[in-house]
Amino acid sequence: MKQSPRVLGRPRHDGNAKPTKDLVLETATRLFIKEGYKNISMDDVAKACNVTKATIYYYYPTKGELYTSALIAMMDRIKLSILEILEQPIPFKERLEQLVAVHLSATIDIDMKNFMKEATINLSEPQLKQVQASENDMYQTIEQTMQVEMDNGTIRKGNAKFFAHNFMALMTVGYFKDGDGKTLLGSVDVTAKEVTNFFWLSVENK
Amino acid sequence: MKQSPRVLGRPRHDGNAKPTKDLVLETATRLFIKEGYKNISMDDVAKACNVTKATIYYYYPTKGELYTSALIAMMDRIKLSILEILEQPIPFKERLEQLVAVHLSATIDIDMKNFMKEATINLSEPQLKQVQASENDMYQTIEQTMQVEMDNGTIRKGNAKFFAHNFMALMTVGYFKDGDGKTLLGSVDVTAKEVTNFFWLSVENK
Amino acid sequence: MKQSPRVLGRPRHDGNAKPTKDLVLETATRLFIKEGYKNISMDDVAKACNVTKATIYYYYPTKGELYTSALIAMMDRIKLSILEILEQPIPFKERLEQLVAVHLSATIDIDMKNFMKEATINLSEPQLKQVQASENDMYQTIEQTMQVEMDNGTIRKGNAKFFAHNFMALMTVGYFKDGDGKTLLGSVDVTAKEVTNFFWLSVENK
Amino acid sequence: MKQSPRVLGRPRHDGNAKPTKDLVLETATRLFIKEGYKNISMDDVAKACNVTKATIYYYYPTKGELYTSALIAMMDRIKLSILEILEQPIPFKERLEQLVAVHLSATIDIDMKNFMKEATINLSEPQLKQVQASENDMYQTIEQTMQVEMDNGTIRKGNAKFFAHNFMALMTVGYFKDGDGKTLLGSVDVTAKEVTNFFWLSVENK
DNA sequence: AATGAATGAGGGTTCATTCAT
DNA sequence: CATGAATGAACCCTCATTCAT
Repeated sequence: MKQSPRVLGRPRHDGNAKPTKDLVLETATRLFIKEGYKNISMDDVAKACNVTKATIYYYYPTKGELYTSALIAMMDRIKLSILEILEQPIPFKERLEQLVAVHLSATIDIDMKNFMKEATINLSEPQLKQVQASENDMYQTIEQTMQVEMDNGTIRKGNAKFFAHNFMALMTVGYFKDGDGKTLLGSVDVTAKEVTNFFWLSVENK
Repeated sequence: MKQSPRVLGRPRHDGNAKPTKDLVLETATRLFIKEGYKNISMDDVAKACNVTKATIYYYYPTKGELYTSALIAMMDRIKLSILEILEQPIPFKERLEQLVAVHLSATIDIDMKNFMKEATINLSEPQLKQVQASENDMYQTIEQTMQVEMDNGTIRKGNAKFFAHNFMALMTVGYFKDGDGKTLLGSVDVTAKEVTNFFWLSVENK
Repeated sequence: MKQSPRVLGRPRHDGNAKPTKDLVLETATRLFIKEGYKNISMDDVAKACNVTKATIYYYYPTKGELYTSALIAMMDRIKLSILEILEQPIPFKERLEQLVAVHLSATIDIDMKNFMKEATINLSEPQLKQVQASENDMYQTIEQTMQVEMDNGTIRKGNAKFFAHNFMALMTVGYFKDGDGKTLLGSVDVTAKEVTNFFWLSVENK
Repeated sequence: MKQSPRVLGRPRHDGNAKPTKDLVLETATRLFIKEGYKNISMDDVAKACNVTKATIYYYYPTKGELYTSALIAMMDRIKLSILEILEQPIPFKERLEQLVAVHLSATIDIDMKNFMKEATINLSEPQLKQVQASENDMYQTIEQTMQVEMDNGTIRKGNAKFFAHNFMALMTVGYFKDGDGKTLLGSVDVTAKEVTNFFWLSVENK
């Protein structure tokens, strides 16, 4: 309850400390990703940030708003990391492989479907729209690259958005763990190779 | 609001009515699938069954137990429906196509990953183990058929479990709806064909 | 929940089995003594008797009635055991010592005050009256013997009821256990001797 | 029924009002002493304090914790009041008499045995340990004085802790009320004298 | 004589949110 | 900018009691 009583008033700004608003967003994002919307309370976020609940509300007017911001921030970061990888001047297949490897390494299991489901249930219409736009952006990043490679002739012609979703879906298989905590294919590198290969067999231009 | 006030005590038994325990399980399964564990309260289940919360507890000692039973029942039903389809004496690819079509038609979006995540967070160790066993059973049903078709030479040699998971993952793409509620590929039939085809290109024995 | 489904209808009466009504009363008494009124539910009693709750209600119309009967039965038994001991043709002090020893040996800590408090709070007026009458009966048994011994000149003249209560109060000290579960004076026999002696010093006719 | 609807948020601070946390503890102590753990709900405490249940939980994380705090606070107060009386420079017997008188005047029937029983049944291990420590402290206060008076030769040599418990036990007899609400010996003063005298006859150094 | 099924009224606890300071 | 104190609604679960069979 009553932990380390903080002093009243504005705390002196610790030069290299993150602004509170960012700290809250990052912490919330991490927690929401791990446990989902309903399993994380505003108190949980506050405790993890070592601030009070009221502080959270100072920056984010409702839990829904915080979740919305968290999802958008997350998707934005993912989009950027995808872009960075896809822009490299190496063969497409290798880039895809890297994409899988990087995401599987990030320990946290990014489950888009789940986030969107929780958003649909718990957010307001406008909030949901924002999140959907972000999700769309993210997928488009891959989609556009798919399109480019189709035009290149690297992969066969097809529905680029469908390809993008399929790729992401196959990637989630890499996250799977059975009752004993074992993944399907072992190491991240092997998994990345196998997943990419499976995808590649479907899309390559023979 | 106050709907059909029920009397205390044992109700006169309506011969052709479903046993309450089954009604509860079916209703709970439906609700949990749609909204998830935390978003559905025991009261929600009770109201949907038109009984009181106490009745639910008469049959299922805790919410976790109800969720466990619901998941297991669901996975069991899915497993049976999969089996039924896969046992037909028609070409493997056609059977897969049917599998996709049937599941996409079931309106409810079966999201295994999400169920397992909620189970991990909210269930007790023994409950979780039960659910995991059920999930495993379900995947094995597909896996075994994959294995048979590999041995047949219908599809290329590979990790059957990996193939099974990939197939299910690709199937979920069919569920995807964008902000306007549109699926990626239109009608269920077209989607089923495209999804199966995408999978097939990866696994066929060329 | 669903344990060993019993057959419907009246069970054949197992010759040497206790009538259910008695079984219920004895079980309830034991449970109420150990854990108190509020900590024991009708379900607890039913389970401990291996019958259903409805059976309990068949014999005892309310929980209060069951508690009332249980307390009265207990006090009656105690009264009889007291009588038996006090009627022996041995010196009074030795009889008192036996009284303490016998009750301390009964493992269960008979806490009259507590029973009466719970009765006051939870029982109806008429039920409470019954219990109080029983308690009074019990004390009177000791009181009367005290009176006889006063008239005999074995103990000093005084308020016999007060003496009786004091004796019972001192007896409860023998039950005391500290945080490590140790009694104040060690073995039951030593305790019985010391307690009686303490009482005796106050009442003996010098 | 609906009394003074309170507003949300932090209330304007009424300078001379008791801090809520203290109010809660005092109220809870009073209620628990009168009716016991299970007979008092968190709602009862809240209503008696004219705050909501959530406020109680703001200060005390569980009912068990509140009970623990209440018992400890009570025993502490009793210990202090005992100390104050026993430290006076008047004959020991008179101090004991005052002790009885003061406690019998306090209307509330302090029943240690009962509190400890409820604690044993309802509290967690660590909570129980705390309460037991407090109880021990309280008894030690009397015990130490007994020891001093033994060394003084005022009372006979014996087990000081046993004496202390006997004294407290005899004190409880003063609380006894029969079915008609009458005490055994009439006025508080007479009772105090008689009880002390009974004890004294056992312990005086002749 | 005994059961199985159901209820309504709480009881403990959590949580998003509010607001004076 | 941030806090501490408080609320009301909801949530999971328990329990005494009822009644058709």
